Amino acid sequence: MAQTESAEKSGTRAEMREETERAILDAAEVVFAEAGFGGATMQAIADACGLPKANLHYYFASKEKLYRRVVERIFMIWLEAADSFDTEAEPEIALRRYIARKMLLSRDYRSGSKVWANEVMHGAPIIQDYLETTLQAWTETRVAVIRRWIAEGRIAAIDPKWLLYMIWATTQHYADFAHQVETLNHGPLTDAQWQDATETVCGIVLRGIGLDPGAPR
Amino acid sequence: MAQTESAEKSGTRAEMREETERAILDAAEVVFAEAGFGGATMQAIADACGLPKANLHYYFASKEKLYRRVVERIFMIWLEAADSFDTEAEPEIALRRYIARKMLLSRDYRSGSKVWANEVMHGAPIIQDYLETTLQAWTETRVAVIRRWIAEGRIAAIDPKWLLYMIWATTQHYADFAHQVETLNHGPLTDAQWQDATETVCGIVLRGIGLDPGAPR
DNA sequence: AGCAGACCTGACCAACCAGTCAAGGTCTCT
DNA sequence: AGAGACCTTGACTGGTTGGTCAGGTCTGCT
Repeated sequence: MAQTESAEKSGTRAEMREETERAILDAAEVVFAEAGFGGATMQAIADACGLPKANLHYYFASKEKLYRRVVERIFMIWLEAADSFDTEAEPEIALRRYIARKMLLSRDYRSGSKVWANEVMHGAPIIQDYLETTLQAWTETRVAVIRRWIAEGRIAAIDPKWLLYMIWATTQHYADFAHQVETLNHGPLTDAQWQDATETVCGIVLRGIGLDPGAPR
Repeated sequence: MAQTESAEKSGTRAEMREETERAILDAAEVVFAEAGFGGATMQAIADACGLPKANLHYYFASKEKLYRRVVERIFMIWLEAADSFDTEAEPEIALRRYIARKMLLSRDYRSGSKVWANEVMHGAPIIQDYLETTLQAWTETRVAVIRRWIAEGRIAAIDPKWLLYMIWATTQHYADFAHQVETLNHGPLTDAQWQDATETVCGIVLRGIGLDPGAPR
């Protein structure tokens, strides 16, 4: 009978498998984000991607393994974006680009950000090793760069950690606390508001550490 | 014999009741913060305050009612702190005091902050009305004050909402993401670090909106 | 002392959940 | 065409959870 009723056209066996796994991961990400690990049920995830529950267990051995994959995927996306913090560029450019990139992530990967926040908030039982290795390493290189800027007298003398936390916190707020933001805003942020918020965050951060934000955009 | 083996000396009936309720709420706050609503179990809360599970249901009819009380208590504490944003004071003073107060909250009420973050992140199913009434009203008065400062040319022209979000996000980060902060810091923040972080946040925010942060402290 | 009502709790239950399984369907390769 | 691997799924299960309840204990009052 033609093909599976999935909206995707059937490809090779491996392609089909990958597609199904991605569909499950997408659904799981949303459900985990909305309900947390404990509150999420395999049935809810199954419903969200229109598959029988037993089928989920064919692709992912357990709820925890599925969750781990979801978190790992988020972390990879975050890492990729983190590379936009160019250690070679001028401070204004590097910080501006990084903040803008993180704001985009908050807009486009809201669920993912929430899952990550949830995980860390609950003590990172699954991804503690990532915090201690990859994230630690990434942070250290950036801290070193910021220290260099300070030594060169280009920015104010502050502990780079507090600056990084401020950027992480502020940008992720727009994803993790989206519900609160949208309630106070009487609706989702418009494109113009996203742009304005991004520009304002860049402006406060740059001016805040003694840089000239320069012309917006 | 003497009295109940609780560490508290027995008082009147009403006092005893209040004390027990508070003990349950304290334990529940920690458990809800660590596991989320779905992941928390009444048994875990009971264990955390050394009471039989059935006893919890004597004081709080259901898990949801207990959770609601926990969240309401947090919100009250937050509201109280929010009053330190003195609408009459100079911008430097008002903002400095508010940021410092919120940093203290993050240090002293970590679990509470996490519960609140969890609740909002999951779409605020329990406290949506607070967001729409009390929080909305509080925010509007502060936005008005900040707008006045802008009109008077005292601070840079920015949308006050983004500034408030930045302050909320940054200060709460030290509670909600405490695990990540402490992992990167190889241990809890020292008193000196808390002070330095607070000062840095104040400095960046104030300078960021065109104010002179003045002398630390 | 004695009693009424507040307080406490072990044992229990119905609902729900992650995970299993066996039986049947489908695809690919020869 | 046929074999065998791969995929799908309804029905089931063992364990856990929120919540109940009957019967007990304690407290304050007369």
